[in-house]
Amino acid sequence: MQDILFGFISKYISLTEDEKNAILTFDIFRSIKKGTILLKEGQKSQDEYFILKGCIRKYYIKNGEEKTTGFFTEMESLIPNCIISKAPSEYYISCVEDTILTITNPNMGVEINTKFPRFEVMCRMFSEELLAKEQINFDEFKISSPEQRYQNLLQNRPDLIQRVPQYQLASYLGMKPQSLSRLRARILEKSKS
Amino acid sequence: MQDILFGFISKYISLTEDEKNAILTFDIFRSIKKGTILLKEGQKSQDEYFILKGCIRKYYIKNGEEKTTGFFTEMESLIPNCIISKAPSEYYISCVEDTILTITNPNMGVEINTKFPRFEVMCRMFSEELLAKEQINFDEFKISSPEQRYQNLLQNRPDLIQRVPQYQLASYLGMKPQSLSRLRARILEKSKS
DNA sequence: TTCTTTTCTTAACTTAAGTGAACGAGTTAT
DNA sequence: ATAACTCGTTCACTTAAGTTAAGAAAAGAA
Repeated sequence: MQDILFGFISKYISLTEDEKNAILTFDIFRSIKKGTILLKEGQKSQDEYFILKGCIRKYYIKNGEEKTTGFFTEMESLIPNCIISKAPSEYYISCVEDTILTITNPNMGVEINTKFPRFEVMCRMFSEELLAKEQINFDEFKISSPEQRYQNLLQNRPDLIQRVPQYQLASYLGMKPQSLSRLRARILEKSKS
Repeated sequence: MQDILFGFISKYISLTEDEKNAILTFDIFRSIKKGTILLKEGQKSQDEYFILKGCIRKYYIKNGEEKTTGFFTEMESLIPNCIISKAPSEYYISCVEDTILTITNPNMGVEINTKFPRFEVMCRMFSEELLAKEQINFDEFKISSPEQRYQNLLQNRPDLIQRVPQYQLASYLGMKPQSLSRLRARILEKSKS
């Protein structure tokens, strides 16, 4: 489990044994049951998540409807907005599957960064990379039709379509479940002829 | 001009005179004419932009059509994706208005970060903040209808609607210019009755 | 100014997404 | 085993966005 985490970090900087031990000082690994809600609207949590195995989901509830805006799977991390904005969370986070993840908080980051300044560099790189990915995803979403978005998802994250309920995928793609269902039927029809 | 830049930086860390001078060592301020293209699809530029005055626009060209995905105005910065991905740019950047901005590159960052490690902290904070904003914007886009998106824009960036051509706004809102025009007429009609 | 080009609007028609309701398959609970 | 729920699909209908085309309005160039 630790190897997964350190393998991930090694993409950015190489850690010494000292540094690894400093991280392991904290008790960060958690095993969470499917369906568990990690964060609720209105809460002011400090928890940051990094997924080792499984899948978590970010969603809003607007006029009684769930609106899913993100899925996070193996080797992805989710830093809830409420940490940075210092305001109550506007969304929920829950586990789509049984999930193994790390739960960390900014204070631990500060502590480690003070001892090992190279960590700061890694955090910056990581954050920049996430930002770049997020921008590209957003751009692609904007310039695509709902059908193209579904096709893109098929290309880029085919696993999601298997492991996630379709009504959650629908709002992730910016449409209603019925529309997604119809759209899928339409695509199937096309591919036949 | 420098004051605008340093005022912006002071939101993150307070700079000493030494640090300010280190920044001014580089010749970073530029005045750009409306319509100038700063980055083209296929180029591998290292330039990062921070807008002091004016407005620049990020857009793709897909089957001959411009698809605008971002506007950047006073006190906003644009770090082209091609810097982080190290691949040729997939989009264009051009000036919507006569614009004053700083042009920097990662090498300058490295140089300054080496001399003044506190800079690294600022970069990380800045990057995290941008990421948080981008995520919220993306979420809001996903969970909104085209009409709601336009209303949101009216609320959050009313200036854009004034200073940017409507056909560029349209793709920024994920629709065709004709639809935006119609939608505006619809809203006007509603507000009358 | 006048001419040209760009941008915005309108309209008629097509296509796709939203809505509300019903049905069936699969799950969970009792 | 049966009832209750959840989830996905389908259908008929409504609403809004895409498309194509034409013309008005505004901006820019000569």
